[in-house]
Amino acid sequence: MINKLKMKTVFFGTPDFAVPFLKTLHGDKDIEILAVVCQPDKKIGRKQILTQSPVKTEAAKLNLTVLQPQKLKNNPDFFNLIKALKADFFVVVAYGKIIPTEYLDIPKYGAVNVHGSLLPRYRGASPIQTALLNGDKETGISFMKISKELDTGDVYLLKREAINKEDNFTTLSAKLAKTGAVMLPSVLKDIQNHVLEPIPQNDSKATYCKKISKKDSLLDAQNESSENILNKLRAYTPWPGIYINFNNKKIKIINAEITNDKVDVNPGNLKAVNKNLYLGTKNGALIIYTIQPEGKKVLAAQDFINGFLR
RNA sequence: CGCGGGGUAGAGCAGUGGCAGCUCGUCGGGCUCAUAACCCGGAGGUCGCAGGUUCGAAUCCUGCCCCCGCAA
Repeated sequence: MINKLKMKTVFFGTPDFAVPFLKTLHGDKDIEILAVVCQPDKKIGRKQILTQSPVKTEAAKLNLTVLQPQKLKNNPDFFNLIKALKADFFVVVAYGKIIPTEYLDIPKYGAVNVHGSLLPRYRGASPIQTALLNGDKETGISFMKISKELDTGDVYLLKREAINKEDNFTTLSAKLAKTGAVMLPSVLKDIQNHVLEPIPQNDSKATYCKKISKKDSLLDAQNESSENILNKLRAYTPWPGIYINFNNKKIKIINAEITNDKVDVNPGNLKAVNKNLYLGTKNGALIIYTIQPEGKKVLAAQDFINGFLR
């Protein structure tokens, strides 16, 4: 029979990546969003201003109920609140915390997670960055049923996405989010109608990725290859960025490319040649286009040469 | 009151009590087959704002505004 009732969902998500998914869910006539759950507002930035997450901002714009529990586990009030909504689906996109097991049985058709890799590849916290870091030519989006252990759930659907040379974290995650978001409503419907069946992952082929930390952003330029540094630049832009030490100051590299120019520059050093700025690496050099010294604004390479390399 | 760096010519920087400088750009001229190269010359700054100290302040003191790095 045709179900005239709307599919009732609760959306869990926090950062920019989750926003397109929220939008397409909201835009679908057959889907009703009962509530949006995201991380509590955090103090952010130099002045420690309390800032709300992108998902919260979007949800407010769409006039949706926003819930921001400090924790899910051992929080009976919140558990009962969510349970009382009688949702058909939970949709979890980069929520930021693990959904405790007891929540997973609440929705009629289960909790669906969107993961930014082709599972079982890159289970864990930084799938998109890790694909870039490894210089992969392809990655994708996985729709899976959430299970007890992180990113091990049965997979409903994989969608491949090419990685271009120019892609960095910002562009790639936007592409993946867009692709996934467009598919999301039909994926939910297909799950509900048993068109899509969950398929267990091949655990023996699983790979894992770590949470990225600030420490990852300091380059050891003299011992790293140009390719490796460039992949880091792509993966760690805009956060946490990559930097080198120069005159006891951190210098962030904002934009660079591998060069075949024959340049005489020592590994780990910056040097200006013919109005170009080069960073020596283990196996060659990168040409640097934009750079930011600690405490300064972002500078074009030429400006940096004028002021700092004299 | 989280920690820290900074605001000087169009751009990037130096200058910590005594005539405001460097590199790039820009303008004019020269060299060149030619040039982002090279040579010669010029223009362009109330040194973030306000007050104070001083014979004299970009520089020292006080208040304010703005930008940025870290941490979260």
